[in-house]
Amino acid sequence: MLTIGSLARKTGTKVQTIRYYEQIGLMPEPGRTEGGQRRYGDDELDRLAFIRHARQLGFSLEAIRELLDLSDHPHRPCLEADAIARRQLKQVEQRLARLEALRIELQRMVHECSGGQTADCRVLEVLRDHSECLTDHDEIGA
Amino acid sequence: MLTIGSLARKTGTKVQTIRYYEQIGLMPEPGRTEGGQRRYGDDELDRLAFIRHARQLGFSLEAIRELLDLSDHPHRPCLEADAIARRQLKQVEQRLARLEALRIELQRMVHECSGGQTADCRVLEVLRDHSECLTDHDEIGA
DNA sequence: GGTTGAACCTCTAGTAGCTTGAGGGTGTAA
DNA sequence: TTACACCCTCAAGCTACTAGAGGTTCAACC
Repeated sequence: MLTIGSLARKTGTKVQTIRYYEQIGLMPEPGRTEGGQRRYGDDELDRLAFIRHARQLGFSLEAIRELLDLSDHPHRPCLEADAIARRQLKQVEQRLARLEALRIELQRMVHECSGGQTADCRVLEVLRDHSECLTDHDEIGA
Repeated sequence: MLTIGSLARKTGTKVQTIRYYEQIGLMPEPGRTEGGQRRYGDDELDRLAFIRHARQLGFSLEAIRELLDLSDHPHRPCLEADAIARRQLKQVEQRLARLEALRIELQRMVHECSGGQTADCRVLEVLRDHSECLTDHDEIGA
């Protein structure tokens, strides 16, 4: 039986995050000691590891909820899980492309900075003049 | 004189976002009509364009606040602006590296999906088994 | 058995960067 | 004058946590 603290250490999660996952129904309510402290078994450890791994891959909590649901029903077709993963892959690829464009623009800004006064600063100038911008209009929340 | 709506259209911003920027002091309080509606001039247009461009490049609102401040003082040395841009570039490069690792892992998951039942689903299996994971433990909030 | 101290508990509020909604007022063209 | 698109404020909601206050429990040591 694991305390919440050791479960946290084993999975690289913060204690509060585990309680948060329980609160939003992603983790089940665990057993408790007489004094009211949570105690976890291996099932919960696996489930939390699954969640954390999926989070590291950038899946949203909602996507993870779906994936866990699929994982609980081993005889359903796996098309859905595949679709979720493909969606995620597409998002990652889009983010990569945008970040790459940003990197190029930032690098250009930085390389051209002459180190003089802000009046001549290339960084500020580029930000001021959108016409030199390589990126599209829509990308912000990356 | 621009209404808030036309300013929004010109800069690709939402009306509410402009009011939000005003609320947190990033945009100045504009003039108003007798009826209390906001009216903007070219200075505000430039400032908002600057903000949006910087946001597209991934700068935080706090960083933008600093950049705007520097931009308002043309005779100060531009080292600070340069430092902010370099910091941003570094972050972008780190994110790129992590996203690339994620892309590889996701692609592997998706390519190995056989399209059968969830019991044999490669996507779920990979998520379950962290030992095959290529990524480090720390990355989540990307 | 008593005492310590780390780890646990609940609850509330805060973070970034907006977005949405309710409920109502304004500006302009026909 | 009437229609209606646009504007106003204020409050709450979003994701995915994180931090803190104020109090309780567990396990080890003496």
